[in-house]
This record gives sequence, structure tokens and C-alpha cells, in this order.
Amino acid sequence: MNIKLKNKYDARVKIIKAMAHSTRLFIIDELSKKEKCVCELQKMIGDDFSTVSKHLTILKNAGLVLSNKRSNQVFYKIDASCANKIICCADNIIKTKLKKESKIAGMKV
Amino acid sequence: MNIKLKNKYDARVKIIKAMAHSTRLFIIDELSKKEKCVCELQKMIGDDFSTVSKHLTILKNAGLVLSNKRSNQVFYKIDASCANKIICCADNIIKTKLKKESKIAGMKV
DNA sequence: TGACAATTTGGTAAAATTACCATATAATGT
DNA sequence: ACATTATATGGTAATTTTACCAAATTGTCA
Repeated sequence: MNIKLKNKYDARVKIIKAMAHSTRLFIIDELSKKEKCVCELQKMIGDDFSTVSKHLTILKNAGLVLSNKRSNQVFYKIDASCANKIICCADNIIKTKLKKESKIAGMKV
Repeated sequence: MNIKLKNKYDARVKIIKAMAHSTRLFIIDELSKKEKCVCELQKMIGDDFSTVSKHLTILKNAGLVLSNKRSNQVFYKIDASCANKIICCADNIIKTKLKKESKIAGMKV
């Protein structure tokens, strides 16, 4: 594979990897509803503060969220509405697969 | 987080993780163009046969591709057109990020 | 049947990811 | 200046992912 093509895939992988964790998908869902500070997210998630902070850094580096410091709190919000489309696509794939599996289960063998 | 919600995120993560590898994104691109057998993909990718086969298994388990054995070859094709939409969304995020970065770079500091 | 080609599976070492703890940094109030 | 609150960063052990090799499986053909 040539370098240019490799770079294209690496850039895509970076975005997709940033979403490949249940906590980060949860954060995306929550921030899609409304901007939130780290402490709010931490309370909802229950993980260590540092863990939540690191997840947010990964999302930010991928260009999926934006941060905004106000007073001594950092507020995060969704930067890419496309993130929701990705989740929606994933849900469609899940639905399709379930439908297919239930069809097989319901069939007379 | 309650169990039902956790399951929803795990299902999404499974799909997204399946796409979170440059080789697998390459495979999705190639199979989107045209059905291919493992040996064709292996030639293009250059990795060990077993490695390519395992990537294909991951994509198949996620419901992203379908396999079809004909004679002694196994042909794979795209099962979820949605996979391409996910890639397209990732590309949009990349584009947006590049635009933003070039704007910053072009600015007088 | 036996040899060969295509693919999958099992084992394993190396690399990447994750979650916690401890510590550092930044902003606020006293 | 000092204590407090909110967040980020560094270190590290546990887990997961990856890529190769070797071996097993499946189908074809002589």
C-alpha cells in the first residue's frame, strides 16, 4: 500500500478508534444532548476522574468534541454532528443483524 | 450505568471496533467495489494469509461482510452499505479538522 | 487415494489500550 | 499566601489486540 493511501486509512482509523469504547460512546451521546463539564460526566460514569479526562482527551484529539474552560471548570461539547451519524449507522447494522438472526431462529430446521 | 444501556453501547462498540483497523478499512473499501476472494485480498494487503483471514472473520462477526464459498475459494462481499456511510462520516470529520487547522496556520499570530 | 491449493484455527510474543493511583496544574475564595 | 476545587498528566499493572508460524480443514484434480 502506498504512503498516501496508508495515511488516508490512518486518519480514518484515528476517528473510528476514538469512538471504539463504550464510555466514549456514552460521552458522545450525553454531549450530543447538552454541553457538560468533566465533573458532571464523571458523576454519571463513575470511573476515576483521570480516566474520564483521558477519554475526553482522546475524543478531542480526534476532532469529535470541543472544550471550553470557564472559571475552574472545563466544559465539553460535540464538535462533529457526524459522530451521531456514525452511531446511527452502527445501530442500523445491529438492527439488520438481529432481524436476520431472529429470522433464522424462527425458521423450521 | 444500567445493564440494558451497557448492552446497547457494547453492541455499538463491537461494530465500531470491527472497523477500527486500517487493514479492515481497506478491505471494506475493496469489497464495496466488488466481491473478492481471500487470496485476492491477501495479495493486495501483503500480510500473512492467516492475518487477512482473521480480519475477515472480525468483519463477518460484526455483520459488515458476508462470505460465500465456491469451489475451494471463499468470496467475501459487503453486507452493510452502512459501513461506507461510517467511513464517509469519518472523512467529513477529517476534512473539517484539516480546514480548521489550516485556518489557524494561515492566521497572523 | 494422494498431492496440492485455499482457507481457517491454535498458539504465542510483541504492541496497544485501559484504569487506577499519585502528582501536577489552574482558578477561586479566605 | 494558603486551602480548596476542578482538571490534566505521568507511571504502571492488567487486559486486549495484532501478526506471525505451524497445523488442521476443505475442495479439486490427477
